[in-house]
Amino acid sequence: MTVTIYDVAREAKVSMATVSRVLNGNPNVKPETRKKVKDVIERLNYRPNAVARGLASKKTTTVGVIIPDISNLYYSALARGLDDIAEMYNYQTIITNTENDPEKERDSFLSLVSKQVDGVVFLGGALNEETLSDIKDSHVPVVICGTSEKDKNLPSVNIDYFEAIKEATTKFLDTGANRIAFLKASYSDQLENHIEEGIKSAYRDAGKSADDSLILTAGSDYQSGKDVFEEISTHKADVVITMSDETAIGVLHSAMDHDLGIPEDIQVLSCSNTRLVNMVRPPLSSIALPLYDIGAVGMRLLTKYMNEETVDEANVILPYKIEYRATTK
Amino acid sequence: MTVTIYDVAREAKVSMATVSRVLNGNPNVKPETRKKVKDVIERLNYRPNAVARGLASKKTTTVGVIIPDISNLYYSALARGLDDIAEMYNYQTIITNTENDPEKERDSFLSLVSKQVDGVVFLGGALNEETLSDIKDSHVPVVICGTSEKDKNLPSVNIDYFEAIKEATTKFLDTGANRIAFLKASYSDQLENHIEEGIKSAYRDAGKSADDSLILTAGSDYQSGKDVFEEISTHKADVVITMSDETAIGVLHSAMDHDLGIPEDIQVLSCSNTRLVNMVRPPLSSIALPLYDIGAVGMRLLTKYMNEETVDEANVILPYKIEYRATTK
DNA sequence: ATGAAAGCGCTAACAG
DNA sequence: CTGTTAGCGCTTTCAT
Repeated sequence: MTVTIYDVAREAKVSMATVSRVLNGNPNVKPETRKKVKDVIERLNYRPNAVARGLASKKTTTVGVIIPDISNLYYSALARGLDDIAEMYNYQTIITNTENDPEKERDSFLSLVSKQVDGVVFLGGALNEETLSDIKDSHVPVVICGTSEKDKNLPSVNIDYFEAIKEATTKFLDTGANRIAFLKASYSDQLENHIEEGIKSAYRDAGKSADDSLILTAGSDYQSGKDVFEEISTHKADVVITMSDETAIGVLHSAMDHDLGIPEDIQVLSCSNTRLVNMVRPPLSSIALPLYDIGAVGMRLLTKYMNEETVDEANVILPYKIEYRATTK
Repeated sequence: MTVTIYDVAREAKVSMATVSRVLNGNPNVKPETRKKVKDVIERLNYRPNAVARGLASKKTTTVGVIIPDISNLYYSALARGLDDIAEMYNYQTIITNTENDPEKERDSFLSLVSKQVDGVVFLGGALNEETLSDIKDSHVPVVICGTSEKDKNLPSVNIDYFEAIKEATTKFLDTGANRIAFLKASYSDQLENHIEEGIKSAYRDAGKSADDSLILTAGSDYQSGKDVFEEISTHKADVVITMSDETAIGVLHSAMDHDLGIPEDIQVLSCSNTRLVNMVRPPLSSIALPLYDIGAVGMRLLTKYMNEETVDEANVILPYKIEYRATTK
């Protein structure tokens, strides 16, 4: 029925080993033999069975990518960076979506491991203890991008959220803002704590103190941004910092609906900088993460672990930029 | 090193066959034996090797999903529908991104087949002849969602684009519009031809004739929409129909920048209805495809093929709705 | 209800 | 440079 390496060997009058060699680019094959085999492969339209190959070689040239929400532009931007580098190193990626569910995240990981992927990268997500422990005893190389876990035991790629937020906050404070709200989205406690600390540190340096009641929680979609506006308004915030662009846009629209001037009455800044920022009016100010690069560097890092190369820095910090567009003064 | 089914068998003092049986829920195992085996599995933290399993059983309980552009909300909405149903039927999905490249599309398909997936679904995309022929001789069940190929040889899930566009066009014509531009995005010739025909048919029914010069081409991103505006303007279009929401938003913003009134001077309608439509001001009118459902029905259809159930209709047409929001009169 | 044994399609020593 | 031969870890008859 399906043509196997054995069929090719028979037709080409060589052994399976030889066919295997030409398949894998092993140089120890006489050019004419190689040609003969290649011809047969073409003629029979033979395609190696990756499953059998994986079982025999214990390598699948496949890496798993675990994404919290595939329909979030933040993650898909990261994924593109990953994909490009993976392709460059001849790895295929298989993406699985966890819908922000830590249980699914764990299941996905286990499922990838049972599929014998050569490595796994987590994008965002909030790895729980079980997952962390599964990772440890799976012995599969793992890299996490755009988030981090507290012990920094896992290789990761990030920007310095603390500094980024501190810089932005300082600027807000300097230009007269005084009530800076931060909308947590429960991405990763670790990461959001860094951000909180950044804000507080900026207040401290300015000789002021941050108002904890301005730390609010909201989902990461547009509607959540709209919904949380009332609360923002109650707290008389003059600046709103959000994790996701969508949330920021929701806030923005609600503010405009309430006849607030942007950025005079209220300023908005997000921490994502996805394509969305330029697709809304007014264009959204944002901390520009190098999303593509985070993904790309993450995958590169993973290839090093998969090839057992030595890595000098497991926790990579990439530079950020703050793009002040029309939603900030 | 890694624990195998053999280790479990030894520890539980049964044969591997029995372990395999409990793994696969085979009823022919004495309850106490089953318990004994399960305990050992737990104790050793044994996880079956999916690759070995796939090789032996010739089934991988995995379906491949081929997406033209993972960062396009249109496709990710489809993907969620797919994913949910796949999970329901205990299939895992592995998503691969082709970046709108027909070559990559083909490679992805071949790669999935070599990985022995049980089925493949294509989202959008423009399957070329080679890919079509690969599909045919792969003997792997395939379903295509949100696009179609001319011979309708492949199972598919769609809406009736012809009717949808015709209905919209008729309404535009009835309410005084006269120069309806359509921006092709070279998704699928087949599909875009349906749309063209729908427009022409509406014109015909209204006793008018469509102006072919109003059929333009643009990319499917925001910037493409902005870029094509000049051309639209030259052709004095009073309605612009786009495939993607992003393109529509680009057109919208350009129009507003040129002080055109929306919808008085120019109306805009897209054919996607992703989350974006409500995230812009004014909210974008759109032909509302049941994106989630298209994905869900597509996966359900695929499960039927994979289980060799009989299907009564291979080319499913789902209902659409036209959401007239603020960018149309 | 359980075990023995033969593969699944390929890679990887090892020999020659 | 090429062939032989063991497996890889699991499923699946076929016996018992």
